[in-house]
Amino acid sequence: MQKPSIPKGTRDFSPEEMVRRDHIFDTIKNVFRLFGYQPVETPAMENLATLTGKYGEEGDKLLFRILNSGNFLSKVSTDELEHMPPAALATRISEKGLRYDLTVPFARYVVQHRNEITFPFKRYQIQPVWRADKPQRGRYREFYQCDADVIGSRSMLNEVELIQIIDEVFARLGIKVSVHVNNRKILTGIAEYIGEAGNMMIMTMAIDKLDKIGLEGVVREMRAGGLSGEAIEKLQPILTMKGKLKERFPALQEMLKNSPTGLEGIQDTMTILKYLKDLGMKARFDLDLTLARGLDYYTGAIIEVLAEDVPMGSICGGGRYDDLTGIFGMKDVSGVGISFGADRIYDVMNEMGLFENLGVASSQVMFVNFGPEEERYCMNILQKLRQERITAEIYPEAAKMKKQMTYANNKNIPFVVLIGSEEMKNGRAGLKNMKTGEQHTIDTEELPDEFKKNSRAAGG
RNA sequence: GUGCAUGUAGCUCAGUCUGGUUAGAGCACCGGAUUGUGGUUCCGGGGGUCGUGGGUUCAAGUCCCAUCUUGCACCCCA
Repeated sequence: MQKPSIPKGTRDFSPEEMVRRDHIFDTIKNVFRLFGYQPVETPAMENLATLTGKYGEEGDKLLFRILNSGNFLSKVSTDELEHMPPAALATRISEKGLRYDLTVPFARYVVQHRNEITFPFKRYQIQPVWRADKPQRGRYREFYQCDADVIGSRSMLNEVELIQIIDEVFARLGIKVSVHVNNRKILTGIAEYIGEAGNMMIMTMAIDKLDKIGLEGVVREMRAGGLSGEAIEKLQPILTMKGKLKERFPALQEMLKNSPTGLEGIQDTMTILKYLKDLGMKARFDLDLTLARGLDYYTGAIIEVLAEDVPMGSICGGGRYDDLTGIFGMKDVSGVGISFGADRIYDVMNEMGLFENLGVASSQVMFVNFGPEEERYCMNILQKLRQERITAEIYPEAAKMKKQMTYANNKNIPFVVLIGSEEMKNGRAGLKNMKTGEQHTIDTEELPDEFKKNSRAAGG
């Protein structure tokens, strides 16, 4: 028999890992709710027409496509099968795909349900997404995104709140982060300023890599992309611009004074950063002109969050998209959102050792099983304990004591109750503390109070 | 999609360079010391088609090729 396995880039999660993952999800969910966001879910698969063309050329390549059911070749001739380009053939034999992110399905959702929605609509969504990427550190083929989006409002207050959410989530999780903020409109303005408006994508993709490949690398890449030497020359001071925001913004405004779009981007960004400064952020935050982000649909603010202590790439990102719903037939609806990468956050926290004091979820007490009589007797006590919200279980068979004790020990169950025939007769129970090893007998009626007392003493 | 590594017990790894009896260790698991007491100790035990397929050789875990897995870099990204 072949060893069972799971597809490349996917993972199983053990109980220990689930406790930790749930901790992340719960933290994020609680903060989302705190800011008035409401949950929605969408299907794992979407029609391919919904997904294609939204993530750029690269994104399309990374879509998982689902083969049509039944005879998926019935409408394809042998000739087409042999000579059609693979991409064209793919659309003929597959009309569904796994979602690539949560933002595009959400845009589809908003358009489809527009009459039921009160705008501005603040929604959160925590679900897995799939990308046919080659897996490596911090990159999986199935991973969870935790998204919060506001749709139907152009106010920069939304950007401010989303960054506050970021700040609060990472503070609660105990990760030190830096929040990088930029604006596509500023990038557009810069492209216009250096006389390369048509090459904006090449320019932004190149400068996005500044911290990775250095200034020379960026210059090389832009030159290869067809930007003029003059333009590159003109761009350099902007890339290396340092100093306080108070100095950088006026300098930028002066440079982009002929670009209404650029000036608008600067104004928006100033508004956001001013708010954040007044509100007092726990995380470091800054204008980062080298931040570009790849997703095609961003038009305004762009946000990216990096862990300060662990190199992991972006653990949260987002931005404003002015016309994502337009593609689905609903014009002039602006949205802005962020997305937490739960799996990367997990990896960061794991490397930082932040999970160590997170116990494994398990029962607070286990009853030893001595046989049919005792079993029946204990089941009644168990029921009473559970009614008092005390997590409790009985070992399901009358196995050897050693085996039952080992089970309790391995599951980190703090208390074991022993009720044999003697105890049954006089309504008593042996109560053993697994940490200290000490044991005494008490009346079975006292058990609920005993555990409530102990759970308080244990701090939770 | 491109390049480079990697794979030996449930887990972490040694053995591969330099082919040569029956492939090892630690941890985990099971049993016993201890018939109503786990976590410490001692004793014993089960476990492996050496990722898979092919090739070279008298002989392959070891060398060669292919393939898959996992990881790293690029591309891109959470």
